[in-house]
Amino acid sequence: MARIRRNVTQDDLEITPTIKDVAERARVSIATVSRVLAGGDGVSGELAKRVRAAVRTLNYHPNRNARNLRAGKIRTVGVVIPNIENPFFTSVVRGIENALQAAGYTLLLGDADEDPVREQLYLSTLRAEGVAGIILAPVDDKPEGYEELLSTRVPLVAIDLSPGDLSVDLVTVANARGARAAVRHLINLGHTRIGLISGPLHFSTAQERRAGYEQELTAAGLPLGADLVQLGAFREAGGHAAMRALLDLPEPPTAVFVANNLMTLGAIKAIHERGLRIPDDVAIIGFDDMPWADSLQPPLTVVAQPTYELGATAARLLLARLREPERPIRRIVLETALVVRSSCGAKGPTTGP
Amino acid sequence: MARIRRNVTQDDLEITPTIKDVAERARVSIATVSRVLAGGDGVSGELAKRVRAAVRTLNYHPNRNARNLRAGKIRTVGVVIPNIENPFFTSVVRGIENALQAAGYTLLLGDADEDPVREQLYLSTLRAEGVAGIILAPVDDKPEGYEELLSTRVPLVAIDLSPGDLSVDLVTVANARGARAAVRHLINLGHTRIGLISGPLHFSTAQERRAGYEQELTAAGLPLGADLVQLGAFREAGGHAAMRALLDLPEPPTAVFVANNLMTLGAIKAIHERGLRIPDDVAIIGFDDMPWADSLQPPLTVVAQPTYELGATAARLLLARLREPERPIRRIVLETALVVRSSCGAKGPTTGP
DNA sequence: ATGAAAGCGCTAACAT
DNA sequence: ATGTTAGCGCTTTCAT
Repeated sequence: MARIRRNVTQDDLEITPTIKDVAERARVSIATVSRVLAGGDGVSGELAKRVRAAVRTLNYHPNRNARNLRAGKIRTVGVVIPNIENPFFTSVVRGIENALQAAGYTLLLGDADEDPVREQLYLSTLRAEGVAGIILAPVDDKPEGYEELLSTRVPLVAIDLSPGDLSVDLVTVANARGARAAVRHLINLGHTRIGLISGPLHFSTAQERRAGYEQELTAAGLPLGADLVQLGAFREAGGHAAMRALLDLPEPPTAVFVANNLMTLGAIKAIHERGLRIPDDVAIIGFDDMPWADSLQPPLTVVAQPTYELGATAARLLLARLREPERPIRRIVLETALVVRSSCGAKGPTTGP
Repeated sequence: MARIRRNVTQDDLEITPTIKDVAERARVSIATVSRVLAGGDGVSGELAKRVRAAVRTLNYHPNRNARNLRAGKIRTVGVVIPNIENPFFTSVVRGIENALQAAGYTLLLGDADEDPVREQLYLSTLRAEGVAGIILAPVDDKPEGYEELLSTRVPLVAIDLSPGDLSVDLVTVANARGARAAVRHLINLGHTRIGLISGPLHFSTAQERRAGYEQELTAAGLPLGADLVQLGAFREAGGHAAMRALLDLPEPPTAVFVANNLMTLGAIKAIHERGLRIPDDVAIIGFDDMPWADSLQPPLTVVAQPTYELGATAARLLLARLREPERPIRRIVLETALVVRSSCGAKGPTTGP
């Protein structure tokens, strides 16, 4: 391994140069190189210049592993999402990414593919990898599996929901308030028979959205029909089946609020399959915006979550905890926004009674 | 969880345990621990057992940095895509991810957000990070910027297109053949005035798709009208503008082939805005499938790219090159598939004349 | 201002 | 079968 070389030989181009190579070439010690790389404090201009020249000719990049090993810390954070094909999460990731990048951190992304096992696998890989912290949008809302993670005291922030209501930093949206806005929009448009397609109720988000739906109905003096609430998995198929059930009712709803983006897609399909028109026969409003929501026919009215902000906020929360590990746990709740397009028949935002 | 312990102190829980801690606890040398971790060859069952017990109680995870540093290599590969919100790429990423995970590699994902500058930034971060290799779906089809990357000899495989036709491992699809299948479907349905909404022609993919369109028209003895071909950026807005231009023609096409998923969305919107119906007034067929393509109204007929396979293949190509750096450059071309839904008015796959 | 040297946690070659 | 030890590339005292 003792490579005796004079100048830049063929080898140098093949082998990744180390700090030692740079030091030799600049005729200084490796300590000096390190100092220049760190910012150059306490190094004479002369030497600094030689070092920088050597770095350039050798095309030297510090070995991040060695650096991290030595420094005992890592500028990488792990992000685990349930489903990379759900635009909600990709947009969240973009938000995280930008905030993190600005702070000099790199992002390691894992897609659990809706599988709790894969999620756990990623989580432990990430820990083995020694990431500085983890941002997690949980696949499931059960505390098991997450408890152990928490006990390791890895800086962790949850997005969307805190599994089993565990005590972690959390960024979420005002689900109930968003749901109320959706239902209110429908009521303002004159609907009195409003259906709900909800996600599984062990998800706190599903619960909150249903609560909002019920609150708004009650506030308007409208009755709550148990038959008007259909549950399904937070997937397209779930929305499809739920909508069919609603349409099969002796007296179907004239409007439906769907509590998740993918389910909304399924619901729309079910409506079209029946040869019904939106919004004339059934008005529909979704939760979560999608990039193509206004390419749907008709363009979809939704309660939009501030996805990008959700991600950026989570990243900032993590960064803050990294800086100050003992700071109190925080829960940040972001507001939703009603985006009126035409699937409810309204021309613009409606105003209350 | 109520483990009454003397040996494991408070500190042990706070500090991440190292191989040394495990060794002490198991009363063996660190070498023995390392051996057990590596598979346990040449270690007596007795000691191996003690080591495993210690690993478990301490919840020990090997430090990946140290491992990589020592091994001189890294089991991480970087992936850079142009746009994480485009379902084409997310699906590709899923394919990459699964193939890589099976081989014990972790994935570092960068989203260039359609910005060549950000893409370069990611590329150099990745190199500094010392990734084993890079999988790149280029933002642009110009060789500048990529040439330098290539010269560093990082194992690299391109997806979708090879920028500026640089000589790298590449996985792509049979664009021309896919385009021909699309146009043939339209011709079989009786259309003779078929428009094309194409991407910028400096993209090889756009060129190939246009070539396929022209070939098929010619093969069917149909004339090529220059006015029937509209160019636009590979985005929704591009498709929207192009479709409007087509519709503004004195004699608009009765069917349109759109060469990219996002553009198709824009095109559909333009058609609806004009109050036209699909497929009665205008038939439309897209390139690239989308998860929600059959939630569109009407469900969209497309030429689907095997996105997941595209990713998986790219990963395998990279893995192969990692194993054998000097192997000849490969280009793998995957076939597309016609997915008939109802936006062209067909009930099922059409057969040729 | 500069350099020598001690590790960070791990693996593998070398002893025993 | 087990332990001892020499680094991997880097940062950071501690000398000079």
